[in-house]
Amino acid sequence: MTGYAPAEAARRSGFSLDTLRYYEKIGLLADVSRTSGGQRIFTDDDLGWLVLFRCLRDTGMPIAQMCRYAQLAREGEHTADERRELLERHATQVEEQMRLLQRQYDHLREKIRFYEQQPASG
Amino acid sequence: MTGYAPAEAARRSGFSLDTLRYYEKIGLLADVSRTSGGQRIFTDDDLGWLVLFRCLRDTGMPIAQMCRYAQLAREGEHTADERRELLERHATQVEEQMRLLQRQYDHLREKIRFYEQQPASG
DNA sequence: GGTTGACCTGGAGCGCGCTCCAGGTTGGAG
DNA sequence: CTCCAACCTGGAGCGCGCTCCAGGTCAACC
Repeated sequence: MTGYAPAEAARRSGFSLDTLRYYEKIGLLADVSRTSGGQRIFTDDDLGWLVLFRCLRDTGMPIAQMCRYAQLAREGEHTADERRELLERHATQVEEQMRLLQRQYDHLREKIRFYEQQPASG
Repeated sequence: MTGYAPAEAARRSGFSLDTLRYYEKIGLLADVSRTSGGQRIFTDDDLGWLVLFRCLRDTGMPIAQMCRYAQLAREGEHTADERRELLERHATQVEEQMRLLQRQYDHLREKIRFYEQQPASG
């Protein structure tokens, strides 16, 4: 159970210091331990959560939904099914997102190809 | 050169009426023609632009950059190279975006798989 | 010619996800 | 013991991309 200073946690998670504080403030990241003086110490467990949050944010999950997930996890093992379903639904949405992105990327590439052939039009 | 009423243009482009007006207000969509009474009539050409904007937005291009592209197009054919480069750079960013999305999707799927095997942990 | 629904304008407001600030405290290095 | 960079708090502010509103106009249909 190594402890990380805020700057180190920020570096490792890719979130800014302000964002880490914000996540704690809104209850997404709970019970971050402190020194006697009140400064935060992030554990490997906290880092694990941050990695998950990074994954979910990068795939477009709204913060409110991540809060719900984190809340369920805090409630204990009996919420495991609900958590799995939440992730499953999200994964399905991500698949749709990927298909759309691919489709629009293809359009974009076609547009560029068009430019390369005949240098005209908008 | 068929004309479309605002509601029809909205339906075909997938943008809301307010968004169409907003795009015109900020100069993204220029010179939308009007009836004598001042109501908008969208042409096929306008629709073509909207389809492009939809593509660029869906792939995450900021509005400011789309404005720049549209401005260049209005300036004439001598900006064709610059426009092509703008799209090319964007396409490269989209590729990176797709790679990240795929990677995080894989993580997500692995997390779900973990839930299905042993129903424990956050 | 009256009705009604679609449309107009300028400008305010919103939801999200941070980001920044002031003013103060902590704690490790020298 | 002193210094100073890193940290703390509560709360305001921001950038983006719309979205909504009030109060009025237009135009197609009966």
